[in-house]
Amino acid sequence: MSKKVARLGPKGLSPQEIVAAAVALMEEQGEDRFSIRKLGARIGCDPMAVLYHFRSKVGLERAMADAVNAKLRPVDPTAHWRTRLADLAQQYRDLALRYPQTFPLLMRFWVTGPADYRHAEMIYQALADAGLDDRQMVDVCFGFYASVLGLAAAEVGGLLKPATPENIAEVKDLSPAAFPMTTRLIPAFEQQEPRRVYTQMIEMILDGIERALAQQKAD
Amino acid sequence: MSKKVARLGPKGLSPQEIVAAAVALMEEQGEDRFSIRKLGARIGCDPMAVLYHFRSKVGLERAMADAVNAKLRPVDPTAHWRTRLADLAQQYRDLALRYPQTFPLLMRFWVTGPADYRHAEMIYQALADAGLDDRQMVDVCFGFYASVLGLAAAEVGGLLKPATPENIAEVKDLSPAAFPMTTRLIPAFEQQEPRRVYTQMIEMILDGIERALAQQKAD
DNA sequence: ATATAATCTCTACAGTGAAGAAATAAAGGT
DNA sequence: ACCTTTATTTCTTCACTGTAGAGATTATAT
Repeated sequence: MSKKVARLGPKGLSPQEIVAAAVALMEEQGEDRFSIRKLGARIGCDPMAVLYHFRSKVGLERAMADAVNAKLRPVDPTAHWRTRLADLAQQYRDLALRYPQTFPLLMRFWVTGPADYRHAEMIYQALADAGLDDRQMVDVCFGFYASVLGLAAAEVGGLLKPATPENIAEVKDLSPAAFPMTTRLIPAFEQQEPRRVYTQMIEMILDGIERALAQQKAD
Repeated sequence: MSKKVARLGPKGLSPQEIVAAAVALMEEQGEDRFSIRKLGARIGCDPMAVLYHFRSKVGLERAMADAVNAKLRPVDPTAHWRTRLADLAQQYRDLALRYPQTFPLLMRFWVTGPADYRHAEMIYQALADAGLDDRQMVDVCFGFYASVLGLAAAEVGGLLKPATPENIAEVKDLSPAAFPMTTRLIPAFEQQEPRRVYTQMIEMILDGIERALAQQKAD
């Protein structure tokens, strides 16, 4: 087994630059208009060259997910564990809003590469400082991560946005007898604010963690 | 504008049957091997016939997502609100495990169709019984839904599974100085149980909701 | 029976990811 | 200097994709 030594070829294509261009293209075109051929044209090389570096389109997508993931910055380790986790959650939200087309890739692969270990370590640190035991730390870390990604994906998917007039019209067509709550909540639908929904839910999850702590101490 | 009256054509293709076949095919082949042509071959009609019924592949996928979503059964309205929400969450988990290939479509469209209104109404009912005010009900409903889908997607994505020997080897290669927690938690990684992670996280979220209630009453 | 509208099929097209062979260029040893 | 080895990049080709557009077919209502 010979080690493949990274080396710049005649075109000087570095995987990182390819990935950066790929993410940019993905954001411009959206997932189903993104193609390796267009990417090749964009960076001025044969499409097969990029496939050489990533073995397959899926391989490239993995790398793209990791590249986006790696943009998270470390949280302040001296801050309270709650604010650290809240900060992380907000960063994921920002990431999703900044790379709406690429972000869903994070949920296609879930664990994308080396960057993930850094983030997980931060979460573990926070949960350890909170006082969770080892098993709970792992459980909560993965659960927290999955929930946060779900929320962020919902945000870019438009679920958290205030209801459109069409939505409202649709809800008004529902039978009030069968949907008493839904019809009653119409005014609230119009006043939704994505950021508020997101933040409140994160706070609730953090509250849940705190409660688990209290119960643990009671034992 | 003339209304299009549903009617059975010569082939007797009903949209529902097409969707059912599509979901089955998706589960067999996976997302990237799924194609309209294969679906046409499967149900014995020209591929264009299915496109006629759904206008585009995306239209079909929407319908598939809604069909899977519609498989949720109503929760017992006499049960405690917490058990109702926990029941719903478990149903989403079961759904994801039963239709692992199709489930991600729910997060591609987020709101899929009429079935969603029924589920949302159940959540609103539960949250109303819990005692949340209108604005919080809407916020928490969407937040809860997004978190649950995130958790369920993580489950089918393999994030919640116990670490494989390869994972462990990878973690052992990390520097213990830079990753003290991650390396220390190796034994816990091996003992992960998807169901436990999922359930515990749901309980924590429900705890968070309860805490919001308590705070609300204190005002 | 005829008009009308809903269903379904056929053909054609532009575009896709990838396998495989060939070309090109860099690095290292002699 | 040359040559070998290995890493890049290109080219050709293939099977396959979604869908636009035109036409054929069939059911229903008048």
